[in-house]
This record gives sequence, structure tokens and C-alpha cells, in this order.
Amino acid sequence: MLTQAPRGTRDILPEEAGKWVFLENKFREICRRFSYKEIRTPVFEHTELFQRGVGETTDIVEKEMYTFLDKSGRSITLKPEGTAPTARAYIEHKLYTQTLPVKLFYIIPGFRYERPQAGRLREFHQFGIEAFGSESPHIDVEVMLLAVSFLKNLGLDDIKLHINSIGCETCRSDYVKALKDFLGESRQNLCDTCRSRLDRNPLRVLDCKNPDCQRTLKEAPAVLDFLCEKCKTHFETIKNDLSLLKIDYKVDPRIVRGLDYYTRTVFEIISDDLGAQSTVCGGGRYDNLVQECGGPTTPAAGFGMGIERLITILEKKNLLKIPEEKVDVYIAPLTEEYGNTALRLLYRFRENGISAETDYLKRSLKAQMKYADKIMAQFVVLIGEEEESSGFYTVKDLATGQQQKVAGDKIFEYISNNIRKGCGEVE
RNA sequence: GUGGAUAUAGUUCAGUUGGUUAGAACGCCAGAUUGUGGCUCUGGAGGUCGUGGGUUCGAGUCCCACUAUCCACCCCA
Repeated sequence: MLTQAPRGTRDILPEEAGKWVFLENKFREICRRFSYKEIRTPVFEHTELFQRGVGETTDIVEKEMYTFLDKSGRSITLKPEGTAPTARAYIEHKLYTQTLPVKLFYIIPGFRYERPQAGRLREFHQFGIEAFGSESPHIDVEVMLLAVSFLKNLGLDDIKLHINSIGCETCRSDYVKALKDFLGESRQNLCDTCRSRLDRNPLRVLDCKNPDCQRTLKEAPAVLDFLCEKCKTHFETIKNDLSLLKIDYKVDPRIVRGLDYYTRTVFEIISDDLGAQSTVCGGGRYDNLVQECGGPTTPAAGFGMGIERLITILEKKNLLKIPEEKVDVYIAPLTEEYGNTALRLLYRFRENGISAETDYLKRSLKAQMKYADKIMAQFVVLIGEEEESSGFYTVKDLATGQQQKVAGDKIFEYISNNIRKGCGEVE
């Protein structure tokens, strides 16, 4: 227990960490191109934020939150998602007084108390963006496009964009009523969970995977047929934009999303390389959230993308090969006698921006050479009796095996002129 | 919260119908004529067999509980 990370959490060891930094840089870069600015919000928030923002009847709020009382009795919750906190910050700092739209991105950990499984952890991480202040369908498209371009840039060409519209409050309530009426008649054909969903949140019956439920749903009324004129036009524009931009997509009436704040557009990006949790990115429009949380009426749209899931996919496709960190020069004192000379040299290299390493384990020369090889040093500088008396260092290039003498004061110039670029650098 | 599978060295695994000092590969460390790496060879360290009970003359091997991991349901990133 003591020596084990809590269930559903993971350590990111040095080898992994390089991949994370690589992806974070890529994400920041695409956000820059779309002119989204980074925002960092706290790891925990007041519990009410999620109750109100995400929705009391959602699974997240009902059973998955890490909630506790702090020492003064306030109810605190580790954030289970990124949109509500971002909306809160947007309202708190009155970002709506700035020029609209306000476009933000974030890289956050999220926490949900669930049984871990493939692609699902209790602490997970996501990239996310939110665009506040525009109800233009072109913003919905921009949000999707940022995600799609990001994934395509990483080399993923077979991801699928699924879109749907669940309408605004007015057309949705008409639809929910119709759906309820329809499903009420065939209640006995539904699975147990769907029967309870029918009363609490009928839309969710739509994405039940139970074959009996799916069969029943075949005849069910479709959301898209209930959209009001405005919602219909909004959705049509999105589809036109996507075609115009030559982005493949599929209208999938089954996606409804499990968070209450969505209105109109919802979308998912699906990959076959994940297990049962096939969604790598999910998002949509949420025109009421900001107001619901006490801000001014503010239409908005955004997405969340699971970093662990993304890494899983990239790894399956062999698209995440990060070169190992290399060392420019290893300094090998033949014996402890030359330790001081080695130490001085070591720090002069480091001060000059050259990565340098030396022996800390009293290794023999042979063992030092092995070590230099293992840490992928490009050069080894040998310091022994010959060197001390002659004033020349012996420099060996480990890749070629060639060795030569370099005058003491020329060593820095020599090494920096001969470092092979592209080693250990991401991109 | 429910169901299924699994749990042996740092890692991936073997371990015969329960029977004496629990093995391999890779990794790690050290050597192979005295100032030199990668390949090869030799040797070495490292395991209270997830934890706790039980059955038995005897358990890594059988039974139970707990914990964790993996997979699925629910739901989501």
C-alpha cells in the first residue's frame, strides 16, 4: 500500500514524460495557430460548481466526484472535467468585458471515482478548449477543426468525427416528450437501466449499447426531426462548413453526451484503437452554462480530449517515437587523482550549454566507457597522466571510435563545433 | 456499484498429479594480462512465490478472505 500509487492513478516516469512534453508542445502550437490562449484553473473547486454546471442527475455528480470537506467545512471537489471551472473563471474575472470571442485552452488533470479499465483512470488528463461569446456555427466548426487538425498533424488519419445536434431547450423538450411517449409504450423491451433513464434523462437511452434497446430505438423519433428552424439552420451550416473544408464526418443521432450543459451541437472523435472507451475527444456547444453559473448570457463551445487515450492510440500506431535524451560529453578521469580536473571541466561544459556527465561511482575506466555508451554520450574526454603532463585532452567520438588530442583551452570550441544536432531534441 | 480473468526476480515469463537448495531470458554489477565502450564469453547480486488465514506429514501449486492489476458493464476523456 505504502509503495503503491492509489488505484486508478499512474506515475509518469522519465521515459513517458518525454511523450507528454512532446504532445503538450504540439497542442500549444495548434492552439497558437487558432489563437486560443492558455488558462490554468485550480485543481479543486467548490462542489456546487459541478452540481450546478455539470448537472445534478449526471453520473459524474451522482457517483463519481472526489468530494471532501476542508478544515473549515467547505465542500470541495477535485475537478472531474474542465469546462465548468473555465466558465467559472470566465465569469469571476469578467472576461466577457474583453473583446469577444474569448478563446481559451487548457491542459489539466481530472478526477473521477470509477472502476479503472482500458482508457479510464481515476486521475486522467485532458487537453481542452473553450470559445466564449459567439453563437456562430462557424465557432462550432473551429472547435472541431482544432481537434481534428491536431490529431491529423500527429499522423492519425483514420479517426472519425461524429456529429449530432440535440437542439436548444425548446426543441429538445418537444423531442424528449415525443421520445418518452414512444419509449413508454415499449417500456418492457428496454433494459433495466434504460427504464430508469426513461424517467430521469431519456436522451441517454439513445446511446445504450444493449441490442434490445437498439432494436426498440430503430422506430423511435429522431432528434434531428424535432429541431426548430434556428437549430436546424445552425446544424446545416456546420455540415456545409465541414464539406467546404473537406472534413469527413458522420451524422450520428446516437451521440447525446452525458453532461447536462450541452445544447445544439455535440460531437465525438472516435478511434478503433481504443478498447470499449473509443472516444478520444468529445465536445459541443453549451449556450446556457455561463448564465446558469451566474454570468451573463453567453453562448459557448468547446471540447475535452483524453491525453492518456491519445497516447494509447499513437503508441498502437507507432507514431510516438521520442528520441532518447543524449549527453554531449562524458568526462572520464582515469583515477580519483584526476577528479578535480574533471570536476572543473564538467561545470565549464555545463556553463557553456553543453550537456556533460562524469563518474560518481568510482568506476574503472572500462566501466566508465560502458557507462558513457549507455547514456549515449557523443564524446568522451579522458583525463589521465598523459593529459595532465601534456596539456592536451584525449577526446573520443563514440560513434566513429576516432580519438584525438585537443589542446586544453580549445576543448570547448572543439566540442561545441562538433556536436551533432538533432540529438535528444523533440522535433 | 456489478461481472470475468490474473497476481512467481527490476522486466517478460516457466514451474510437471501438492514433495526436499524456486528456474530461464532480458536488464543490472564485475571480470576476460595491466589507460578505452558497443559484439562475444565467464561469473555475481537480486525472490518471506500480492497479503492474511485454512486444508495437509508437506503448498508457488488446493480452498477462503482481503488488496491490486487487466478486461467488460454502467458512464465518460
